[in-house]
Amino acid sequence: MEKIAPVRGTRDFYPEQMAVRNWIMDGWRAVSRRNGFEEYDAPIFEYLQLYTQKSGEEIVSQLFAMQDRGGRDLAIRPEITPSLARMINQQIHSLPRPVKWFSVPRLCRAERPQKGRLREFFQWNIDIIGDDSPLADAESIFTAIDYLRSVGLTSRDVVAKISSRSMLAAWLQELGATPQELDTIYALLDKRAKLPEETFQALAVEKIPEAGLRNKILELFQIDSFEKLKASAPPAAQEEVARLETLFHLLEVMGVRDYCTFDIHIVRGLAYYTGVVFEVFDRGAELRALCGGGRYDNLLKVLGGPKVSATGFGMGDVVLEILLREKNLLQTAAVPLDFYVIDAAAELGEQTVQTACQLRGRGFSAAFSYKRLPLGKQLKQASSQKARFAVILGQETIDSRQVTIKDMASGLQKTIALPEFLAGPDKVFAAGT
RNA sequence: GUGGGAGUAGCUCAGCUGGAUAGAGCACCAGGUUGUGGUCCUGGGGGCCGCGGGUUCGAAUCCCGUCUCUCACCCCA
Repeated sequence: MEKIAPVRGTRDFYPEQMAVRNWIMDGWRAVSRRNGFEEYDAPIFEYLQLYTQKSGEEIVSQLFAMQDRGGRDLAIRPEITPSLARMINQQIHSLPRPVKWFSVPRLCRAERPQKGRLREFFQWNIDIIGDDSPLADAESIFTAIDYLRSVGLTSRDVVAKISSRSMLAAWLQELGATPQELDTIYALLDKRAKLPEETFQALAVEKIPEAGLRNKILELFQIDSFEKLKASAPPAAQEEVARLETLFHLLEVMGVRDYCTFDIHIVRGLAYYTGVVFEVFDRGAELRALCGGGRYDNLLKVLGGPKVSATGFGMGDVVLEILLREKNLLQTAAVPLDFYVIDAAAELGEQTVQTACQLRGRGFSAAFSYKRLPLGKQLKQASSQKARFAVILGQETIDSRQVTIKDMASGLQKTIALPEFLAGPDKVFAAGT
């Protein structure tokens, strides 16, 4: 028979990788909860229309679509925000606002895999729905940074680049751009940091043929600090600039201002974002964005609900893991074995199994050998299974119901009565005993 | 979808310009060691050399195709 390979762009999670994944996700969940978010989930597939209605028909080539036996067009979820919007819309009138929810969905996208991008991955999402104040945006950004900080990434390692689409829109229209031109200009802006200056200029000429408007826009693109932005903003954009200023002030109050910077280049692709947008990068700018998000005040309406404002972000596991590995900050959620129970005499085999199971019944993890082996071999197994203690049943068990407990790290051992051990398995090596 | 690089043991790789039963380290299994593990020593299992075709007396090695991985472009919700 032929060996079947894993599907392109997918990963197998052997226990070692699974421990890493669990550690990352445990961190996401813990930080979500301490910031006041509740967990939700949605189906792993949805009607294809949920995505086309939000993103247009082009999206179909970038996701895994299928038909069920009834001919319904379905798709494996490439993101969870549309599902969230669907769920919120269904209960919009009974949910207390703001809704603060998070999820850690498994997502699939039919893209060509490359560094930091796979076809199947996990993405931490948090969203705040039903509040349009800068406080909600600030708390969203804070939550992302709160996690990154919790795993040891400092403001020298990562940076949250923040801008505002509504601010840009107001400013660009003041300069003479039409609302229809905005998306083109956003795409151009998005390219600026990625292209050589010459190529960029050529692209600018192509996208904005009219020289007067183009020059004014290119001048706007030159703004590289919030101070300059504030100083040169036209009256029509002042209100949005003030919102950004409030946001930066709140991030200062929250204690994460050093992680944040204004960057006019952040526009977030062809997304549904309407206001504040942000992306978190490694300071070395070697990797793709770690995290991206912003305000999307129209999505619920686009998906058949009322106009309700929302803000949030997504953080994928792939780039995050690469960066944490590079910075030597990766840990694992591996669970150590508490006890490895050993029989030093053949006739104690059943009692060994019984003792292990009694330990399990008291909430400890315990293992034993399936094969009758010499004591040395069993200790070797205890060692390779990373047991903290070995519990040896031997002649002393037969003679006087005593067992020997060996601390595998120090090699120290004590012999005590079996009932006493079972009464407090974790107390044998506690201080003072 | 477009282009570059790479495919030899579970992993990391060696195998020079074609030459005999394809190797090393790590990992795994067993023994040395029937009441004391990690170290050490010895042995063992494991390979259609990605796949298909071609050149040749002879191909892991050269040529063509194909698949997969990877990096970049497009895109990036």
